[in-house]
Amino acid sequence: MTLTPKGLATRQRIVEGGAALLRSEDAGEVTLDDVRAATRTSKSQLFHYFPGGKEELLLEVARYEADRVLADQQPYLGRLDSWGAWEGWRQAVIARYRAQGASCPLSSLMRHGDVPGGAEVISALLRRWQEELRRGIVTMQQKGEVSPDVNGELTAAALIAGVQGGVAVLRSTGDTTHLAAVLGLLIAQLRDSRSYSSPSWHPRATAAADATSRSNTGRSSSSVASSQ
Amino acid sequence: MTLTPKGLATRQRIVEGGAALLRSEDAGEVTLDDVRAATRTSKSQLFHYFPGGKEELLLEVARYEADRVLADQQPYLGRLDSWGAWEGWRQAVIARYRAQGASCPLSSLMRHGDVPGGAEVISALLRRWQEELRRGIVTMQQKGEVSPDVNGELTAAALIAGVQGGVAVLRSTGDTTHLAAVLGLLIAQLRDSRSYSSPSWHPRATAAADATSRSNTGRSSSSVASSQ
DNA sequence: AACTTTTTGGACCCACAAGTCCATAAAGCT
DNA sequence: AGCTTTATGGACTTGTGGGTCCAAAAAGTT
Repeated sequence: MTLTPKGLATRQRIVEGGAALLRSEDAGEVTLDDVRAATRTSKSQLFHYFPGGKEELLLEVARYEADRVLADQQPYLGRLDSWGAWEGWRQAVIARYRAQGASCPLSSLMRHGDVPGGAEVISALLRRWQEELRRGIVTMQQKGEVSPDVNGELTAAALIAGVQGGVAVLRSTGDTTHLAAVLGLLIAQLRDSRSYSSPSWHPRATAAADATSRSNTGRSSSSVASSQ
Repeated sequence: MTLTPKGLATRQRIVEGGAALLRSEDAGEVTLDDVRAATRTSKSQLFHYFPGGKEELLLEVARYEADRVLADQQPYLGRLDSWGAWEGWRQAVIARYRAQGASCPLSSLMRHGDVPGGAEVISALLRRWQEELRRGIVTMQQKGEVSPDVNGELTAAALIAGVQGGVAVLRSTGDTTHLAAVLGLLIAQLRDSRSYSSPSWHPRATAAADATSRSNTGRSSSSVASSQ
C-alpha cells in the first residue's frame, strides 16, 4: 500500500480541500460528499487514502490546520524580542482571525470529542504555542524589558486563553474588540512590569492551591491598550 | 393553542432535560430521540411544544442556559464592590466550569450557525455579562480602588475574552490553569492600577483604528495572580 | 508486452435521525 | 354529562450521509 506521487498529490488535495471546507463550515456539517465535490474525487478515493473514514480525514485536516495556525503568526511568534515584534504578533493574530471570520477548523474539532486524537492535536498545538510565547517573555526579560518577577509560564497561559477567548467572541459576534483588548492589556502589563517596583506578592508557576490571600501593597500604574 | 399547567410542566421538563443532555454531549450529536428518552416524552410532544422542531428546541435551551450562566456567578457578579468579591467571582467561574468540564451547551450553540437567533442569544449574554463586569469596575473606581484612568469597557471586554478562552482551553485540556491565570492577571492589573502613577498614554474605549504607537513611559509594577 | 499494483468511478447498502400523521387519553369547560 | 381542546403515544415516511464493493483505468515493473 505504497503511495505513488500521483496518489500523494491526490491525498494532499483532499486534505487541503477538506481544510478549506472546514474554514467556512462546521465540522459536523461537512459531509464526505462535500469534500468529494470540492476536490473532484470519488468516494472510493476518500476511503482509499483514509481507510479510517471521516474520522481519519478530519484528524489529518486538524494536523494540517494546526501547523498553519502557528505558521500564520510568523515571523513574529518566533521572534518576540522587541515590543514592536509583540505588537506585530498581536496584529497578525487579529488580522488572521478577522479574515477567517467564520469558524476556525480547529475549534470545530476542538469540541468534536468523538475524534480520538483530536484533543491531542489541539493540546499539542496549545502547548507549542504557549511555549513560543513563554520564550518570547523570557527573551524580553533577558533584555531587561520585562521584570524578572513576571511569571512567564503563567502569562503565556493567560495570553493563550486570551487569544482563544477573543477568537471565540469574534466568531460569534464578528467583533475584534475583545481579542484586541485582552491581548493589548496583557502585553501592556508585561511592558509596564519592567518599570520596576515592589511586588509584595510574587507570582508562582507551580502554585499549589489557591491564592485567595493576596494583599498587595505594591505601587504601580497600568496602561491599557486599545484598538477596535 | 394555549398551554395548560400540565403542558407547561412538560415543556419545561423537555427544556431542562435537553439542557442536561447538551451539557454532556455536543449539540450536533444530541438527537431528538435522546431528548425523548431523557424526558420520558414522545415524538409528538416535542413537535407539539416546539413546532419549529429541533431548531426551536435548541434555541429555547440556549436561552435557558444563558440565564443559568449569569445566575451561577451570583452573588458575586452583581456585587463586585470589593477585591474579595472579585476573587470570589473568579473562583465561582473557575468552579462552575471545572465542574461542568465537558462542553458547555452554549458554545455548542455558539458555533451552530444554522440556528437562527442562536448568535443573538449568545451575543446578548455576552453583552449583559460584560456590562456587569464594567459596572463592577466603575464601582471600584468610585471607591478609589481602581484608577480612574482604567478603561472599564475595554477591561470588561478583556475579562470576557479571558473567561471564554480559559473555558475553551479547559474544555479541550481539562486544565483550569489558563482560566485562572488570565483572570488572575487581569484582576491584578486592575488592583495595581489604583496605586497611581503617570499614564502617558490613555486608554480609549472608542479608539478608532489601531494603537500601533504606544510608547509608554509610565512606571509601575505588575503582580501576577496564580491558582492551579 | 505481460503482469502486478495503485488509482479512480460510481452504484449500492444500511443505519439513523428529523419530521409527519393519526389515533387515543386526559383535561377543561358549560 | 357532553363537548371541545389539549396532551400523549408511537408507527411510518423520507432524506441523507457514512461506508462497502466491484470493476475499470492508469501506473509501475520485469
